[in-house]
Amino acid sequence: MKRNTWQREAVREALDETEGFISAQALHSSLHASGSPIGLATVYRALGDLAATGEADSLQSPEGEALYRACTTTGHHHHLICRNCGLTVEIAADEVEVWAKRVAADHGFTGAAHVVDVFGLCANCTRLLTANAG
Amino acid sequence: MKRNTWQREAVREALDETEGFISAQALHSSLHASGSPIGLATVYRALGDLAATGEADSLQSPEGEALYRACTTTGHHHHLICRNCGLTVEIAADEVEVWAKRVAADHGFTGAAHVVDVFGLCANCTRLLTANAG
DNA sequence: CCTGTTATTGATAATGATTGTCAAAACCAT
DNA sequence: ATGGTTTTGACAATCATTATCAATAACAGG
Repeated sequence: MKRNTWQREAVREALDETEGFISAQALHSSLHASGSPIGLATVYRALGDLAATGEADSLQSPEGEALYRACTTTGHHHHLICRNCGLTVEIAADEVEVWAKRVAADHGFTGAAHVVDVFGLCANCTRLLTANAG
Repeated sequence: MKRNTWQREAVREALDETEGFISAQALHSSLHASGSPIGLATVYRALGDLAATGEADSLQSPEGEALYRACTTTGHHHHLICRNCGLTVEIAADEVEVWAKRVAADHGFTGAAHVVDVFGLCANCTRLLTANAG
């Protein structure tokens, strides 16, 4: 049976309070900084469970790290992620859904799933960086 | 100055002969199986260079491994990948390009890049699997 | 072809994220 | 409170990748 522990709660809360995506390591550090004595392995397990039950989103950073994010939207959606500050916007992408299905069908593929994530610089970071680069 | 070595050539050839995406480790194994004494570190370096010069595509597998694929198309494109047999089709996706740019712009993002890959079952595998599942 | 310079190689150590291990502790039903 | 079972957490193990660095080989010039 699945038991309820404060560690599990702590991870869920910490994830809820996080704006964008965060790695397991970073979340663990954050929890420690807040005074929680939670173990690293436990954070990994909790995040894995959360992702498995659909309560959290997970994706791979370009460096190969697994990143997690609290996910209230139960439906399918995609992400717009600032590559500088990590700000993440959830986006619905009906257009892309349709396109993906059509492309798959055109090539005889079935059961199409897709990975669609857009990386860029958010308005804020764009301003900051162009100010220096200009 | 950039020098020409048989190792570099071997990696390029092995990648060319590979149908879908392959990991650095797997490519190294494959080369060894073919009798090449090439070192693992060299395979990593060669693949990194190939990806850097645009001669190879790279993406992250769900397990966090980096996968590479020979890429003749110099332009930007995406992939339709069979999750059963690994067959990969390169697809142009003007529609998605436009969509990604628009979504990014709508949220004030600039310098939008995107990861768009479609996974599914190719016609062949669909037939094989539905025959058993039906 | 021979020689020197220097990029490249490759064995191995190092790194860094993640998972496995397993005894001790915590949780929940009784 | 007690017992049975899950969960925890410190640490070892694993796995992909990168750094190290002496030895090697590629290329230019003679």
